[in-house]
Amino acid sequence: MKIATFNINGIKARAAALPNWLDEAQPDVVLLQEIKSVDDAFPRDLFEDRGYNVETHGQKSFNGVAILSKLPLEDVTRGLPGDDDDDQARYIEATVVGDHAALRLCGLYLPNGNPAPGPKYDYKLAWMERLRARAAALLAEETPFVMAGDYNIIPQAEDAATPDAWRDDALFMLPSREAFRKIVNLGLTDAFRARQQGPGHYSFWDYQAGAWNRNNGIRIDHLLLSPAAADMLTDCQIDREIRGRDKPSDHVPVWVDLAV
DNA sequence: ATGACCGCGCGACGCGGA
Repeated sequence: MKIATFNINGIKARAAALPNWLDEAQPDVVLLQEIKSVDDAFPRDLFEDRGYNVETHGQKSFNGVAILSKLPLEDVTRGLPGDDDDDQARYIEATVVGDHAALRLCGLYLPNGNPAPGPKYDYKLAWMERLRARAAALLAEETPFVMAGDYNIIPQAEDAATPDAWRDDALFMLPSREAFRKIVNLGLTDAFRARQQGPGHYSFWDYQAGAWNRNNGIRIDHLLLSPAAADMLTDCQIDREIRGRDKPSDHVPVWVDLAV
C-alpha cells in the first residue's frame, strides 16, 4: 500500500499539478495538507473520477487537511484531541483495511510556530504535546498507524542545506526538536531515515531567493510509523523532481510502501 | 534562508435587477 504525504499549498492552485502527480505516482492513499479550502469548495470530483474516496477537514483561507484513498475510509475523525478551543483545521484520522491488517491514518499539519518566542510558538509546542498524547493513546490501543504530514520540524542538522540559518527558527530550535524526539521516542520510526541516510534529502524549498535552483531545502514532511507499521515498511521515497515543474507547491510528496 | 514568491480573501469594478 503506497501512502503519501503532500503539502499542496492550496487545492485550487494545485488543480493541475496534483492530478498529474496522482496519475503518475499512483498512490493508494494521500494525506494532504494546506488545502486552504472549506469542505464544500474542495474539488472532490477531480479525485473521485480517479477512484479515490475523499475526506476533508477544511477551513477558510488557511490550513485544512484531507485524505484521498482508493480503499474505503472508515471511522473518520477530525481535529486533534486535547483542546476544545482549537479551531484550526490541522488534523484528520481514518482507518483503511489492507489484506493483512487495518491501519490507522493520521494526517497532520503541525503549526509553523514563527515568530519564536511568542504565542504562535507556544501553540506549536502545545500542539506537539497533544500529538504526543494521541500517539501514546494509539500505541496503547496497539493500533498500527502512520502519523504523516507537514511536521514543520527539521529533525537534525543534516536535514537542512544551511542549518546555521535555521538555528533560531521555530522549525529547528532545540525545544521544537526535543518535542519531536519525544514523539519519536515513544517507539515510532521516521520512515525516511529507516531507508536513507546522510544529508541532501529535502521535502521543501522556499519559493524565494532561488532556493530550489540552489537546492537550499529542508526535510520537514515526515511519516512516523508505529512498531507494527514499521515492520511492514518496504520503501520510502521523496518525489523531489516535481518541485521543478509548472506551478509547483513549495513542498513535494514523501511516500512509503507498506505491506499492509 | 533570502535578490529573486505565492495563494487567499477582500474590495474594486462591472453588470443586472429593483
